[in-house]
Amino acid sequence: MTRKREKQEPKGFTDRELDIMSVLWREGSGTVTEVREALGEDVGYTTVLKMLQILEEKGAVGHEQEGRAYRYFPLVESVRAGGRALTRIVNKIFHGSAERLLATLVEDREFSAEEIARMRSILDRVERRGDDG
Amino acid sequence: MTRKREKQEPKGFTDRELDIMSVLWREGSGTVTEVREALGEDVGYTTVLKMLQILEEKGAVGHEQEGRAYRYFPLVESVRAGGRALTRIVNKIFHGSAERLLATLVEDREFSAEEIARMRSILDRVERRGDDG
DNA sequence: GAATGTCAACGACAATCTTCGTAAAAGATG
DNA sequence: CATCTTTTACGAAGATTGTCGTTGACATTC
Repeated sequence: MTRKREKQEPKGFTDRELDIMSVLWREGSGTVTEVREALGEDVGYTTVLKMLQILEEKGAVGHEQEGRAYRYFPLVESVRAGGRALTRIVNKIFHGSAERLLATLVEDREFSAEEIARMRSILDRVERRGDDG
Repeated sequence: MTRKREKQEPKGFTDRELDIMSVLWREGSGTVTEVREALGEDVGYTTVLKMLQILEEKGAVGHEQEGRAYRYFPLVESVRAGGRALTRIVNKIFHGSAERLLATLVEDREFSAEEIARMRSILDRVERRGDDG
């Protein structure tokens, strides 16, 4: 039957695509040259251009003219992309358990007291949210 | 230059690969037929076999003879795979901030008071761990 | 021992990703 | 205008993924 693909909600990004999206999210936007520089120039100019064209085709970025060059900018928010990626990981790797994900996340990482405090307040907020109404 | 690829530490799993690894992590092991059934049978037998062979080639799974069939089992632990995936997401999407990841994780999800309590105690443990030495 | 059923191996195929080379447009400079 | 430089467009090539069809091995059953 081979399931048609049509529009369909966005799948995850591949490694290289994510590299490029990461730059755009961080910087807000970028020309091909700027993105390439941000990547450390270890990829060719046309490669970066091609990836941006593919991402645009997929609806992940847009562009506007700026002088002779194009300025690319993200069309999908990082938080939404992150949410989808996390859902996938929670379901497929941590059997739906956010706790286990959190445990793995904090394993092997160092946190300041302030960071931990802020994470606690995130949990506080969630708890209050779920309280009644 | 084209960086040689040789051995290199494991990259992430693709969607279909992750489907299959997910089954093996959950069940502990499986024959081709078992994995296929767990996937809902919407993929052909040879497809599942092929994916397992590819995963084996990558070192993600192993197999042993069981009667006439092979029994496949994971060689990479789910927690390690999860850790790598999380690192990638933290760095590329959340700009290195585990807090922001946590905020996104708990957004749009419902948690019981017990779950939140357990997540708090995970943070407690991390805090005590980092206290002095 | 011939037919049937289960299973792995092999190879084909299309789709996608990633990499560029080359060409072409278009402004800048002599 | 001829030539450089910057930039996009086109398309090809290699690698990987995901899908199977076919074949052949091997065991079970008549």
